[in-house]
Amino acid sequence: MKNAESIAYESIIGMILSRNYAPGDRLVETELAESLGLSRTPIRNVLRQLVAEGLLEARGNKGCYIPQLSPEDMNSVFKTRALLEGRAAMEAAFCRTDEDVDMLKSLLDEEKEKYSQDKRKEYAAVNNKFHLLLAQLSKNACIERYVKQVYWRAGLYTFYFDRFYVPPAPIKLPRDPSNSISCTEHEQIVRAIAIGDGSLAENVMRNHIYTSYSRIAGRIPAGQSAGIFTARNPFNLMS
Amino acid sequence: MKNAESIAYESIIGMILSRNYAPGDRLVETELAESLGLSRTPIRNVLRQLVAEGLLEARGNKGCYIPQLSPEDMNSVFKTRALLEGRAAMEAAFCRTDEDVDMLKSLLDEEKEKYSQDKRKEYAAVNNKFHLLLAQLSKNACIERYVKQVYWRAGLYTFYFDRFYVPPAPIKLPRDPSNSISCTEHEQIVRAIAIGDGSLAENVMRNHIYTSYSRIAGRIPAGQSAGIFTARNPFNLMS
DNA sequence: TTTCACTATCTTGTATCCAAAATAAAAAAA
DNA sequence: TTTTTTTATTTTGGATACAAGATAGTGAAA
Repeated sequence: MKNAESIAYESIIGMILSRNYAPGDRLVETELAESLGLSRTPIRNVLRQLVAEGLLEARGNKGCYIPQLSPEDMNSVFKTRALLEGRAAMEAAFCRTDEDVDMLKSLLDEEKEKYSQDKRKEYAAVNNKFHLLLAQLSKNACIERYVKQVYWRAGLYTFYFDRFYVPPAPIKLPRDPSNSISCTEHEQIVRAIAIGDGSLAENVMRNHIYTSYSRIAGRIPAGQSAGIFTARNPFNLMS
Repeated sequence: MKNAESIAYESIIGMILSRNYAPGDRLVETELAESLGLSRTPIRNVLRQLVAEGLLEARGNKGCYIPQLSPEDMNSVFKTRALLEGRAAMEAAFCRTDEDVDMLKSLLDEEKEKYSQDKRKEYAAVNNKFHLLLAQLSKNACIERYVKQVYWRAGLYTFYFDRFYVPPAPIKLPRDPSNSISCTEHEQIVRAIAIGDGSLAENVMRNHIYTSYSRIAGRIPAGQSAGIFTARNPFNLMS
């Protein structure tokens, strides 16, 4: 953290993802500026950037808002995640190096460790690192960029609705990492990448994202949520 | 065009895509501000937005630059285009309405008209409209957003290297639209969407983008350009 | 009480000013 | 002449001031 803008960026993203705001809330420049001890200028820049990245919505001259979350939007977001992250996994499988695989494996270990110690915030942080590293290993700057964006966008759902990650009332998790769906799925992905099987990596990744989707989907309030992943519009169209 | 910022946005994008700058050029805030008769503030905002959208690159405190174009970057960009636009076409095929198909067909007519009249700029404009409309018809806001971004990003290559669109020395085109590769491919896409064949729509779209890619790829200067679309990393992996 | 209009306040949009960093230029040393 | 150091200029980052638009509130008229 050096300049005002990166401070603002980190802080605001942090505030959004740690549920300081509710979906539909307005982010007022002056308030943010004051609370962060900065002028409005860097705040404005960051807000615009976040809007361009899809994490916030702008309404004319009426400020920036946390997007209104809905089943339809969630469907779009996670379907796009599956598409992009699936492809990222495939590309990673095609062009991985031994060092790449090592990095993935060490993240896997770290993940299991945090899981078995029930350190949820750190576990979530490692989870983020895993998905973002995979995007990077695709060696496709374009895909990496969009994966990042859609991943954080999906994070709105994860962090608002997935009590598994940061539950308000601490629920004990089973200590054995083999019980963690996410862990084993991540393992499968790494295995597929390690043996260079791109199609497998893609499929496992898509299934993994679908798993997250299903876990969270039921928790979204208002609105009809059924029939999103129909045979006509499936998540795993290619499998 | 109302406020200073939208003026700046349109103007700057126009300047970029009409080759006022060369790849690697720096966009100086003060120059832009003066030439557009605005203050630096809206310029700054727009530049940051364009960076966030991937059309420009920012280098620390050293300003914004037109990206350096390279075969590797081009490969990433067009592969991502194929992925996203292909999926957009598929989704459009799944959820199209009669009005959607009508819109596409009328764009097709317009396109053929401009083509046979050799109005290249207008032809290119219709072409843009076609691709962007298709993204919209996917009814997936996420995909639409990324298609837009990667489409304009790819436009750097199209506009800088594709003499077919805006040739410096006017070369006569064959008047018969059936000779236009792009027109007939667009027709195929619309046909696939009309009959609701998502996989076909996706494949045709991917091939279409691959065609553009191949046409332009040879024109990029410096660097090794061979072996980009190998059997291991093909454009049409799913077909 | 309800509705409309007007006012006051708050928030964003734009311009300008100052500071810090980077680049270019000039001067000094090898 | 070449290289390094210092100085000057340019350019971006950040803060403040002002204008314009939006929101909220008050008061008057029906």
